[in-house]
Parts: sequence; C-alpha cells; structure tokens
Amino acid sequence: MAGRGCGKRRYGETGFEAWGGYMEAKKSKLENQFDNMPDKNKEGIFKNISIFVNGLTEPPAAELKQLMHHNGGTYHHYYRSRGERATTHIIASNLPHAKLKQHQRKLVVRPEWITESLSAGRLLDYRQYLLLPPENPLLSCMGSASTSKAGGGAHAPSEVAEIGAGAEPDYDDDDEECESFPPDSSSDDDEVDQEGDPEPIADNDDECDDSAEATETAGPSTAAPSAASSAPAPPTDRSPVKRAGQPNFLQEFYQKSRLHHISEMKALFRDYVARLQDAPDDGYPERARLLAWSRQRDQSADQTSERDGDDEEDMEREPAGEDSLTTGDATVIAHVDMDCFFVSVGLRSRPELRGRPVAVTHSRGGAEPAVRPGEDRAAEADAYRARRSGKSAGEGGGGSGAGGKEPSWMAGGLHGSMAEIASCSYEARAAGVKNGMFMGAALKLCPDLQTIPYDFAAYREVALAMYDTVCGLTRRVQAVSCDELFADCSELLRQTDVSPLRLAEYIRHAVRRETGCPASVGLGPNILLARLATSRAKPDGQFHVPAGRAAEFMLDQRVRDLPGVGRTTAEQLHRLGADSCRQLQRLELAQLQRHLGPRTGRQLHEFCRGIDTRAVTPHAPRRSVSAEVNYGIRFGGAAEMASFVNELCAELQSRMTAAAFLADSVTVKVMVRAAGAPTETAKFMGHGVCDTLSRSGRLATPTDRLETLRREVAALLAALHVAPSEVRGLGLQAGRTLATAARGKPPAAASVTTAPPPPPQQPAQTSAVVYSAEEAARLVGGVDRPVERPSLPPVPTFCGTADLSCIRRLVVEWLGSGPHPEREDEAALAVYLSALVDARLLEPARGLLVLMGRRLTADGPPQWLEALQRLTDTVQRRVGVIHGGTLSLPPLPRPRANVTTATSAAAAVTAI
DNA sequence: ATCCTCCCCTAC
DNA sequence: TAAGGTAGGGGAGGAT
Ligand SMILES: Nc1ccn([C@H]2C[C@H](O)[C@@H](COP(=O)(O)OP(=O)(O)OP(=O)(O)O)O2)c(=O)n1
Ligand SMILES: [Mg+2]
Ligand SMILES: [Mg+2]
Repeated sequence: MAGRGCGKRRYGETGFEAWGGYMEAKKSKLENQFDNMPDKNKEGIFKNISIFVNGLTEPPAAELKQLMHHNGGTYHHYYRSRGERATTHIIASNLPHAKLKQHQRKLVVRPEWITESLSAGRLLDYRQYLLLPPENPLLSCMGSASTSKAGGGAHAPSEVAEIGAGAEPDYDDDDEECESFPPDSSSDDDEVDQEGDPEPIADNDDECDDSAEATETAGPSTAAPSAASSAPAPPTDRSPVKRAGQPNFLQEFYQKSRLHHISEMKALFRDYVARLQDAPDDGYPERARLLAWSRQRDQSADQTSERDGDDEEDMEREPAGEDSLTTGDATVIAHVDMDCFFVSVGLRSRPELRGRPVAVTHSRGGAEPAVRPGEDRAAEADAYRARRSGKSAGEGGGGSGAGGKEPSWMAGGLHGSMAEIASCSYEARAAGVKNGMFMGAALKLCPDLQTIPYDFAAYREVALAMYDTVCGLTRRVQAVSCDELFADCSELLRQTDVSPLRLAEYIRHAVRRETGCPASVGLGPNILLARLATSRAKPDGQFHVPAGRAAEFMLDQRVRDLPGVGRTTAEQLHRLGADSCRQLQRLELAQLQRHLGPRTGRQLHEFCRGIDTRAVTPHAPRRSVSAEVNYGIRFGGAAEMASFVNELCAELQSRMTAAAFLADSVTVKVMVRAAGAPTETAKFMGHGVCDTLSRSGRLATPTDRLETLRREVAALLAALHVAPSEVRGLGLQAGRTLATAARGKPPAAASVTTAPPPPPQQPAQTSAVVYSAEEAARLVGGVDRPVERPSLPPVPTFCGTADLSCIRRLVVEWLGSGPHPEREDEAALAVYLSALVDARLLEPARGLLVLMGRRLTADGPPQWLEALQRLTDTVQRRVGVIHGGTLSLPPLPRPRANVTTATSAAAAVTAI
C-alpha cells in the first residue's frame, strides 16, 4: 500500500503507470516533492536540462537533485531514453566498463559540470566535462589487435542502440566494487580457537638466526627490472613522505610487503615442486628415516603398553578399529601446515617469548600514531560499511535480515596502529587476536601482546626445509603456500607399511627436526577432509579422518570453514539457513545452484557431504603474471602516474621474463577513491575505501616485450579515465590463454595430477537432470529469437524505461522493498512481462523470472514466493496461448505446497 | 552453447 | 605512520 499512483500522468509514455506501489511511492516522494517546492526558478540555469545520476558521486545524488530543482532543472530517478521528457544527461564519477557500453557516451558527464556551472553562474559547456572521451580514438592507436574485440567492439561507437543506466541513485551498489580493507583476517570471524599448550620440544639449533632486525633499505633490489628503458620519471617529489614515484619506492615497498613475499614464495614452491616431477630419482631419503623412527616407536610402545599413542588426544582413531586397514588401496591425502608460521620462525631466536602472546608486524609498539589532518577513521569505517551493506541489498526477499559480522580487524573501531598482524601465536589467539588484524584492534583485545619484526629470508629457508622434508617422502605434492602443502600419501603408505597416523607424526617430527618449528598434519581420503582435519589438529598435532568417518565428521563443520567459503558466501548461505554442513546438506542442489551459480552450487553440495574429487596436482601451468601496488599511491598529476605505470610495466616484464611467460592479453586495474570516502585514509598511505575498475585488451602476438606492454597499458589506462589525484592503487596483469585441452565440463585442464579422482565415500551421485531444464530453456529462447521481424510491436517499457538491465535493477530493489509485495507493483510487473511475451521477447521475460527466483529464499516471507509463482503462471499461460509451449524455468523454492514440480524435465519445450 | 569482459571472491 | 600482493575459480550479462 504505498502511495497511490493516482493522478500522475506525467510519465505517460509507457502505459504502465500502474506501477504504483513501491516504485510510485519512491517517485512521488523523491521527485514530486519538488513540484510543490520553492522551485520557482523555472528560469534557472539548468532550464531544459534533466539529469540522471548513476552511482556514487561527489556531491552525492541527493545534493545534485536539490541543485537541479533549485535552478530550473529536472532530476530523474531513472534514466529515460525517449519521449518528450527524456533524460538529457547522465551524471557519473565512475562508470564500470560493463555498463559504459550501454550508455550513450556523449551524455555521460561528471558532476563537476553541475557544481562549476553554478559557481560560474551560467551553464557551462558540458562537453568539457564528459566522463568519456568524445570518441574512442585512443584505442585505435594501440599497436595491437586489441581494439578489434575489446574496446568499442562490434557496435558502432557513435550511438549504441540502447541506453541503460544501470541503477538508481539510492543505494549505491551500481558502481563498482571496492572492498578496501584487508582481505580479512585469515581465520576470519569465527571465534577463538583453543589456546595453545603448544611449544613442545625446545631443541632448536637456529640456523638462520635473525639478529637482523635493522633491515635497512636494501640496495638495488631483489628482482630488479631488467634495466632497459627506465622511465625518465620526472620526480615531482614535493611531499616529504615516500610514495609511488619516489626513487626507490617500488623496490622498498615490495621488500617490506609481506603479501608480496608470501605470493612470491608460493610461486617459488609451485615451481620447485613442478621441477621435482622431472628430477632424477633420489630414492626418497626420508623414507628410511621414517621406517627407523617408526620401528623405534613400536618398541617403546611395546614397553609401555598400548600400541601407539592413539587415543591419547586423537579422535582420529576409528572406534571400529580399522586403523591400519585404511592402508589398503584407499587414498590418503596429507595436509601439512606450519603453526603460526611467521611467529614460530621468529621465536626460534627469542625463546624468552615462548608461551606469551606474540605477533609479527611492522608496528613497533610505541605511542599512538598522531592523527593526520583530513583523516577520519570513523567516516572511513562508515563508508566501508555502507559500501558493503549496499552489496547485499535486495537479497532475501525483505525477510531474513541479519547483516553479517564485521571482519575482525574492525574490532573496536579503527583505533591505534593500523599496521597489520601477519601472524600471531596461539596465546594471542586465545585473547581473540587473529592473523590480518590491525595492531590497534589487537592491543585492545590483548594489551600484553608482544611484537617481533619480519624476517623474510628466514621464512624462505624454513619453508624450503619443510618442502624438502615432505618431498623426501613423496613427490606427489601440491604447493599451497609457503607454509602449507598437500601430499598424496596413498602410494607411500602402501609401500612402507606404516599407519597413516604414524606417518603424520613422523612428518611433524621431521619438520620440527629440520626447522625447529612446529607443524600440524591433517589426514583424509581427499583434499577437503585433509584440510579440515588439519584445523582439528592444530596447534602442534595431527588428526585423521578416515573415509568411514567422513560423513559424521562433516555434520558439525561450519560452512565458513569449507574451502572457498568466505565471508560473503557464508552470509549468503546463512540467508538460506545453512550455518553448518548438516544444515547445508538439507538444501537441494537446484536451490544452491540458483543462488550461487551452477559450479559453486554443485561444489558446496558435494563439499558439505565430504565429497571432493580434486586430485593432488603437482604442476599446473601458469595462466597469468601480475604486479600491483595499492599502497603509497598518491599522484600529483598525469605525468607522475604515467611514470609510475612505466615502472610497474618494467617490473611486470621482468617477472614475465623470469617465468618465461608470453602474454596474449593485458589488464590494467585501478583503485579509485570512492565518492564520499575521506581523502586521507585511515591507514597511512593506504588505499582507503575505493572503487576498482579494470580494462583488458588482447595482444596480437604473445609477447613479453616491454614496449608493447607499455603501449597497451597506457592505452588501457587512458580508457579508464581516472583522475590521477584520486587513484589509490594500480595493477597490471599479463594473461595467456592456454591451449584449450577439452575445457568446459571438467574444471581442470591439462595438468599433472597424482591420482585419478579419488571416489570418496558416498555413491557418486550422477546429476544428469540438473541442467535439463536450463538447456531446454535456451532452446525456447532460440526458437523464439526471430531476428527478422517485419513489424514488431513496440518494445515494452517498464517504469519509464525499456532498458533491461535498468529494469532488472528495479526489480531487484523491489524484492528488497518490504516484507511483502504491493499488489500494484506485482500487477505492473505482470503487465510488463506479458508485453514482453507479446513482443516475443521470451528470453528477457524468462531472465526476469529467473532473477527473481534467485534472489528469493524459501524461508523468507512466503508472500514474495507466491507473487513470483503468480507471475510465473501468468507468463506461462500467455506463452502457451500465444506461442504454444512453456518457458522452462528452474524450480522455485516452494513455501509449502508443491506446485512447481511440473517444471522439471519433460515440460521443457513443446514448442510450436 | 560458448566465448568474452569485467568484475567478485577466496586463500595464503 | 606503514609497506593493503597475487593467482585462480567462477558468475553475470552481453555478443556471436
Ligand atoms: N592475513 C594473513 C594470513 C597469513 N599471513 C602469512 C603469515 C602466516 O604465518 C603465514 C601462513 O598463514 P596461515 O594461514 O597458515 O597462518 P599461520 O601459519 O600464521 O597460523 P596457523 O597455525 O593457523 O596455520 O602467512 C599473512 O601475512 N597475512
Ligand atoms: Mg600455518
Ligand atoms: Mg597456511
């Protein structure tokens, strides 16, 4: 029952003004209020100008609206492509490429046009404020073939048929993502784990001590760019702080960036393991030690009593006593992961800190950092939260709210040091500290927290020792990170007659012996279970989940702990009522796929049952090489930015050469300060809350030539049209399309795997029926796609626009507009859908129904599902009458009564 | 159906 | 102060 859509005929072009409930209320509230308002300025400078605001702008949409109305202009909440009252200009600060294509480029203007016109007291030439270049000649000057497909593409650059402003000004969303703060603490938002009783043996013979504390600004560099044409770099360095563009910025940054180091090491160990595959046989030297050690354990066990320290702390042991049985021909995967890796390495030379809460971080304790002018931590936190909540808006049918938890690093607001903690000891974790957390937040939780500096060289040596140790037992190893790997031990166990658990203990023993650092080991019949077992094993332990116990083991796992399920996915699943795997198992495959996509849905369906068919993969060919910096980026002008990009190109090129990598595509990524975000970031020289934009182009020939890269990158960057002063991050990525070795269904392409997909427990359910409906749907679409339409009926419009992406947005917002749909809205939508059917636009109609189905949850208010059911029925009836047959749709969640079943397989087409 | 681009998410 | 990188899976939506 929102506002009556009574008398307004003002947008009468459409004939669908019945759209009265939610949308109408919005219109009248937001727009019409000004009709009766002090806008006597019918003769203001914006006379005959009407704007639509797309995305976040500065000043914000609400303010622009005021400015327009008080100066004779009109503000449209939706883009109107035609009619007497068509929108004359689109106002935007950033437009994602995907949406750009749909706009008439000549109409997209920066908000400064409005503000500066007002300042000038007259209407300035909007062409001086175009967001996009008048033409797109930039692309054609690229020496590559990129333009052909990428840029303007197949369609005329002049006027693309449609226009679609993708959004409505209210909840931002429309503009691109950002995400700004740290990726999230590693452990994430779960809670504290157990505390550690860790620290076992103390026998450590530090090899690579780290007295080195005062790491000074190392000399030249580590992987210095290959000289070549070093950019002239006109150092405009005015600012005393170091930032991008300063002489040694890039090298210094990378030298101190932990994330850079762990990424680099990951690549290093991938390569290491890959090379090992072809190395001559070394006889697995570690195996002899394993056998000797195991024998010794047997003896000492005999003397004591039990066979092995099995049930001590391990639930890994199956009560059914099939312990050693598992050795048969079963697959056993081991997952090895160092305990609080960076901390453990640091503690080797700081025994006095053992048993205390310790963190590795750049922060040196000390006084609270002074507040910098322009910095506003609270505002930045708000901007971040606003951004994030905008993203999930419209989901869940207005019902199940419950915004997710905030990342742990925000704990207690943004106070104190913004230095991140790379790793913290288990004593610190007991207080709630997590990896990735800001020091300021951590100190609030744990005032006694001790800090130690990084020692990247030592991490590398320890990691290498760990890899060597495991690879001395088997080469069937997959590198996960510098402190973590998977090893397929099936063959090893078969050949050595050692129990899985004994092997795990030995691995831990050997790693400790070689490194002085504790590792934990998880064992399972597949990668998934091995990984989950490790979290049960930590710290400093081992845990085995045999195939026979997998089902029960999974039940109480949290979905958030499944690999691939992060904060966002966990929130989506929460909305579907699944926090545990037990609950997740109750969701139907089709429902998961509807909400999360076909592949993600399928994987979750399998993972929550303990099913994982991935094989340990020692070597997979690299598909991309990239270099990016999102810290310390503050450009004084275009020249500075260009110069830095050249530097980054050289860095990228150097990495490509080192990896013998030839690229056939290049992507430029830019982080731009989000409208509304403080200019000065909470974290010193950080990127703050940003929008991220990217643009990619193809290269004519696979190459690693610096000049080619530079030219392409410069063109792509120009095409992004970012103001240099607003840029907060820059990244370059080189990509290569691998020889298509039967892609499509099986996710993996050609890579060296270790074993055939281990069929875990549970009969591998065959899923033939899943896609049938969808496939059929496409058939319908094809049948109906008559490109040749003699005299087609007018393209239906809805809410004043014919632009489908705009309409999709409106519909999504509508779904989140309240506990139940307004009848007027539903009726208007029904009219529109019917018009689509009449116009033979079945795909768009079906698309809208699918979209709605995807956003609604079964547990939400049933009214929405019922409305969707009615809309679906309406469309189906009409399709049947007019075209014959039925649209094929994925099954809806049924609130109660089961009516939808008919849609399954058979009902598909029946087309005429 | 399949490809492509531009993201989004995840993990360390 | 602070050093917020990097690679890969995958989805949405459009083009073909
Ligand atoms: N947000 C993060 C997460 C991890 N790391 C680095 C430091 C860690 O020591 C190392 C390994 O990451 P893990 O996830 O394995 O975490 P830890 O080894 O520190 O602890 P755990 O015992 O949980 O494995 O990667 C980091 O710099 N920043
Ligand atoms: Mg670890
Ligand atoms: Mg790890």
